[in-house]
Amino acid sequence: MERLPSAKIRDSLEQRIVDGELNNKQRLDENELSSFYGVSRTPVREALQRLTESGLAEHLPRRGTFVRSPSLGQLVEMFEVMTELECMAIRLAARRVTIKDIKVLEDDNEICREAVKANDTIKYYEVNSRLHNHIYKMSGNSFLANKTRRLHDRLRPFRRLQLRVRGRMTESMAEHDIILSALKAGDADSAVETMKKHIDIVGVRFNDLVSSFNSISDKNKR
Amino acid sequence: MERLPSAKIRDSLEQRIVDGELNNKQRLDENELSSFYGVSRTPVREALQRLTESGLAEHLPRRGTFVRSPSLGQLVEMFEVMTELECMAIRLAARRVTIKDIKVLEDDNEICREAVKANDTIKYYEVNSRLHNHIYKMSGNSFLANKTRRLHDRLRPFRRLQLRVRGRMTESMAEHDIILSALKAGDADSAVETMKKHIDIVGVRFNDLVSSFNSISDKNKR
DNA sequence: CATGACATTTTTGTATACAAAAAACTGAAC
DNA sequence: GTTCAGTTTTTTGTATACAAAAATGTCATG
Repeated sequence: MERLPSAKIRDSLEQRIVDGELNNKQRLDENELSSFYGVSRTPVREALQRLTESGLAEHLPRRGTFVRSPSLGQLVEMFEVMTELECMAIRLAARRVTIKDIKVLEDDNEICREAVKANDTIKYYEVNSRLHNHIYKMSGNSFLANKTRRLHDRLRPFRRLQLRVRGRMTESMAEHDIILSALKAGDADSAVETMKKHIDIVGVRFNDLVSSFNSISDKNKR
Repeated sequence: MERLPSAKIRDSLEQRIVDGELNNKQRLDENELSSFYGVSRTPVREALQRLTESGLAEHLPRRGTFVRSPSLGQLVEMFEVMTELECMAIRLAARRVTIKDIKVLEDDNEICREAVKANDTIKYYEVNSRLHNHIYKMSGNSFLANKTRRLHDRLRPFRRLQLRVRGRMTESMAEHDIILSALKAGDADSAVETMKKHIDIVGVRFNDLVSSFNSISDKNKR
């Protein structure tokens, strides 16, 4: 099953939007993108339709398609839902966790620990994502796993910036440790509670979120 | 902001899929749809891209686009997530409910009660949807409200069939009453617990779900 | 200089054209 | 009758063409 140009363009644009290369409200010019990707307008338009459907872009009939980044308010809302989904996933995962799962999680967790020592936020975030994704799958609910992963991906730049807050990476690491031992002990409640603190930047570290948001939208203005 | 043909076709197809007019695995033939809607393939293809992105269709490169209805297993997963989101919405709604909200909910609830008396499941489901949707909005989290409404819509045919199970409509009505009085009394926990029972067809009425599923997929085979 | 009617250019949305891949058909060999 | 190479037909994906709407530019009038 080979990938089509239109699908590759869709993914490329998604990446570029999430990474902040394409700024909020920026027009996604069909002609410009066509020449950028070396194709005609047709596959570009199909990619734009898909981005619009997934919420990363906004389409105004006969006006054009524009990057649609969340406002601070929307970001707070998204984190609130993210927290709920992550907690649901860990709750379900706790009921069906296997030795093998624990092994996989612990291996990744150790890689994270090394990244903390090396103060390597990029590496930490990468492995952290993999670890969380594994928990989603462990829930046994693939619909949930999918939705959660997609939301996780969309919040990526903000979650990543969080790690640069002083002491946050160590704190995150400690939470991972608690979650893992709770899973091992079959203590679902503790796992859920810790996960809630782990994700819920809104309740616990609202100011950090605001400054991450500002730092990203400032970057966009330049 | 006038609606474009491609957008109308997208919505029409969504409706036809959810309503079961277009069956699972059925090929969404571009030429056929073009002549059906009296347009060229271009807007049809754009509509199909969007349906694929939203999960209602599946696209296999160079093979075609096919209706993608959930399997029984996926349906169970979706109801599980639906329950979580509805509970989250009512929990948040309970914290910020106003007199005006209560009034709106009670009005709709009374219309529901009349529908029960008339044994009118269609009317009941219609107003019931509006009532639930109002609760989503009351959560104050529009991101959550959107996601929840969309999932609600996708589960519509199954939720609706549920109401035809003997005694289910009366039971549903009684739960609405409890949820409303809990909201009025500011008792979030009770509202959440009742909502959980209200939605969680999987835990409580799994057999009913299986038979709804079978009745829908039987219909598709004919 | 501001304003607004009119013309020009650009951009969007859809139709059509065409290349290439997949599916369907044909018919010979067994 | 079955199988399979070779061909034809259909379908998909992209390019191009074109109509219509929106944006932009021009310029006379006040």
